[in-house]
Amino acid sequence: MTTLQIAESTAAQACCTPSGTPVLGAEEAQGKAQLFKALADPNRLRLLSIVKASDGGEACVCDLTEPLDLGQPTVSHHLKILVDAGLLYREKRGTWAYYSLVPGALERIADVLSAL
Amino acid sequence: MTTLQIAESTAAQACCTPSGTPVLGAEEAQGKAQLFKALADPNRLRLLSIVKASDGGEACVCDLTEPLDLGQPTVSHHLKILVDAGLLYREKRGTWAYYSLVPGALERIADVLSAL
DNA sequence: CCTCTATATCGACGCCTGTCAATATGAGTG
DNA sequence: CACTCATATTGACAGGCGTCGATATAGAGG
Repeated sequence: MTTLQIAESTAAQACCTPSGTPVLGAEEAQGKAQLFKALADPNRLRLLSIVKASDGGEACVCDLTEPLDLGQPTVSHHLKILVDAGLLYREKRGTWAYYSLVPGALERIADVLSAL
Repeated sequence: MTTLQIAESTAAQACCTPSGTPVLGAEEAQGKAQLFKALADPNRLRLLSIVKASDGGEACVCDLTEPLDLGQPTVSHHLKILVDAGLLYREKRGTWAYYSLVPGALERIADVLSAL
């Protein structure tokens, strides 16, 4: 389960629980914070931007290493974080791994923001 | 200048510079990442939520220490980060410091997201 | 099977950050 | 001025995170 899904499910749960305070609970805050943590790195933001602007909406690791001026293991590490957060989709075709934006993921994070 | 203002001004600058890649530049990414860093902590998200839900849209530090179960210096530290990011407004009246949401700040961050 | 290439994982290192205790600042009050 | 209370700042510590080099995995082609 991705972080984005967790953030949304805990929010839904909170809206139906009669519990204490009407403000953001500790567990929901934890999940949503992890979502923003995925965005809280300049290189990850650039990765999202490049993938979004790429032809066909997808890019492989080899296309991403050079513009960021980072080592390949580091790029793979950032991509994994974005995939785990539910922002990127990973599809392996042959030797290459293609990453694409999960449709609507960014918009859903924007919704999380306004629902604070 | 707040981080939010920096993030927006660098974005505006980027839209008019004829420079290289059409994707997110390094400095813009840096500024926007710092904005998300301010949101990438569960206690800061809860602070925003409590302030937003507070009566009159403002709360003082003494109201925020208990629900978060954190020490007063820690809460002040988080509040400072949110103020520096341009998300909270600080007004000192007498001995108390009242914090309120900067109008439209969250929405503008949502815009930053969709403009990635 | 062997090699080559693309990607992922591991281990280590340094930096950043969240937290607290202690202290400083500063406004109100007697 | 002395005292108190609310808040901010400082210094220190532990844990998390970004980065890299080295290594593992896995698919393609001879």
